[in-house]
Amino acid sequence: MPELPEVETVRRGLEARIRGRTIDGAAVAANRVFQVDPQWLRRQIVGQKVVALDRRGKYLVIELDDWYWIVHLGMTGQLTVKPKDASGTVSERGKNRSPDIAAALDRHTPFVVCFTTGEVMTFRDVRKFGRVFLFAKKQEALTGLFGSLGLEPFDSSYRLEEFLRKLRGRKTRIKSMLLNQGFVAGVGNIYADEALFEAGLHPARTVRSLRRAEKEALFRAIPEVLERGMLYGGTTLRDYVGSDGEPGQNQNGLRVYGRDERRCYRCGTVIQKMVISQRGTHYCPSCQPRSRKKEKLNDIRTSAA
DNA sequence: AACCTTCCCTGATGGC
DNA sequence: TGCCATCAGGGAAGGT
Repeated sequence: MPELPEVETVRRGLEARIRGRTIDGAAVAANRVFQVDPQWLRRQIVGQKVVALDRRGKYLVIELDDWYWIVHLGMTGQLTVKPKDASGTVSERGKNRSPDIAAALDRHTPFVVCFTTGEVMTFRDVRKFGRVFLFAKKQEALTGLFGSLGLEPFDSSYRLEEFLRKLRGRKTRIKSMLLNQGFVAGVGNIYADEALFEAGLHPARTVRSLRRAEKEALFRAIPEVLERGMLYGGTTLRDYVGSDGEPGQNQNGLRVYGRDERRCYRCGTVIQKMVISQRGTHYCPSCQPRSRKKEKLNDIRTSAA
């Protein structure tokens, strides 16, 4: 599922492929992913240049001359760019190529865009959990969409004091907290489990049961597992692909997610699976003890090893 | 306000 | 072979 590392991988890929390019034509199909009228969106983006590519949490921001074009990949969204044809045909300026690309639309493909330089960008989303927005730059509409998002893990604003402040007074379980985008933006089910493993915390622990050192460990673990995800080009379990259409490799580096019934790489204990917030939650019962008593025993074992 | 549950959506999978 | 139930989950909406 596209979480921060997957979205960031797509962002970087798009930066290399379409930044500075001008949209020559676009084709759109009615689809619930559109949060604005798709035909209106098409009219606004054609002729616009891609000025920059940004990301906030799991949202991808394609900055055009006059618009913020925002795409959330949801569960199965794929935003890919094909380089210009080997034939090297580049459209003449002003010639709208959308009739050519309209053929690529189908019930899982809400839009296709071509650039004056010949690249073709396609958005496909089988489960339709993705979202597409278009906001005029002049308005401050981004505040509405991003206003409730939490800390950005690789921003200078990601500071321990803020992290602790957001945890203050919370009574929910730490796994649920991590899934809340208002806490740390961009963490989803996979990296939540991975971060909790890295920090040695049982996912069912309540926020208020955590001691300061444990919160600090989590604060450090989050960027660590996200960074590893990006290093391997994201995690592909089924649908995720980068902007080049290629899957990521981080699924091979996961410590607990999807590894239930298998042995922990660190201690050999069998990884368990439970459900928290209606999400599959994977953990090592030995490395991530629920009680302090077990935790102490674990510390002794670790220091003895 | 915080927290939890339900729902959306469809392909893959397993049981019979 | 085919049919049906179940599962996966990000985030909005609705309820407590």
